[in-house]
Amino acid sequence: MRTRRLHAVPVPAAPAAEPGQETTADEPLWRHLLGARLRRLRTDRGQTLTETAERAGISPQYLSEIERGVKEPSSEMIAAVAGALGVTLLDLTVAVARELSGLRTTAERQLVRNVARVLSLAA
Amino acid sequence: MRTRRLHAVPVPAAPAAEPGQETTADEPLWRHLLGARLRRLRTDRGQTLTETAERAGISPQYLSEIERGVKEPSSEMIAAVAGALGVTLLDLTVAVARELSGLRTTAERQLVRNVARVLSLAA
DNA sequence: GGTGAGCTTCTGCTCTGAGCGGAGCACCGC
DNA sequence: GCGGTGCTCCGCTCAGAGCAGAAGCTCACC
Repeated sequence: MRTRRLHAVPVPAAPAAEPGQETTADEPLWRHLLGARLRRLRTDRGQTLTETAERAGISPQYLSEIERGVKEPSSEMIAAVAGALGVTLLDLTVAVARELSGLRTTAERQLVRNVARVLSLAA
Repeated sequence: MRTRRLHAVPVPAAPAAEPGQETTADEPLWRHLLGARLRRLRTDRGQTLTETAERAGISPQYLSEIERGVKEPSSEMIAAVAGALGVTLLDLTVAVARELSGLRTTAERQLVRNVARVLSLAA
């Protein structure tokens, strides 16, 4: 797990967002989404950590860490693992975007339900 | 610029790609595409490196490096800079996917033109 | 021409964390 | 019980993340 850095990342100040543009501060992190996608692809293909890691030229331990979002892979590593799984960076970014899009839609539905619930209690 | 690692990333062996699934070995790297997108967003908003970096809680020098794809930002850094620019990870991954999609389409068009040229020379 | 301001990039440094080898753990079949 | 397989834990080395100071670049003003 990533430990706290000496130079910790502070919460950014409220950005001068353009009108109509919303900021979301509670998205999952890139490495978690990416890792989950990579593991899904691998297991769907019935491959072991060892097989895929060998193809990518990395250790199975490290691939496990990447998939679990424990380690931050470099861009070259992402490309190597993608290559080993027979996918592209385009495939991965599309999949992550879809995942995030689904999460946002789910969150919005929950919000609407919660607001309706609060309004019915106030009535 | 990233120097060569002690544990260099070897070219992965040919993956057991599923039929119909293509492998592309010449895509740009994630950090280059991401960085370009972040710079585009920042300059479109008329913000300086210093302003955005302050909002994100990082140094202007480092933001410059991220934008130029010289350094590999962690997932938290990506989130911090996105927040400072008033965008989300979803926005970024969608933009990167679109960029890659456009590159692939352009490459395919070039390939078709080149094949046609070779055929006309052979005739 | 020179000067100053603002912005970005270069350089060199510290120390964090990427990447990995050995070991541990869980599960399965014999 | 055993051995085999697949994955995770643990501790380590050193590559590179992140940054401060300096340098480079552009523009406006005198």
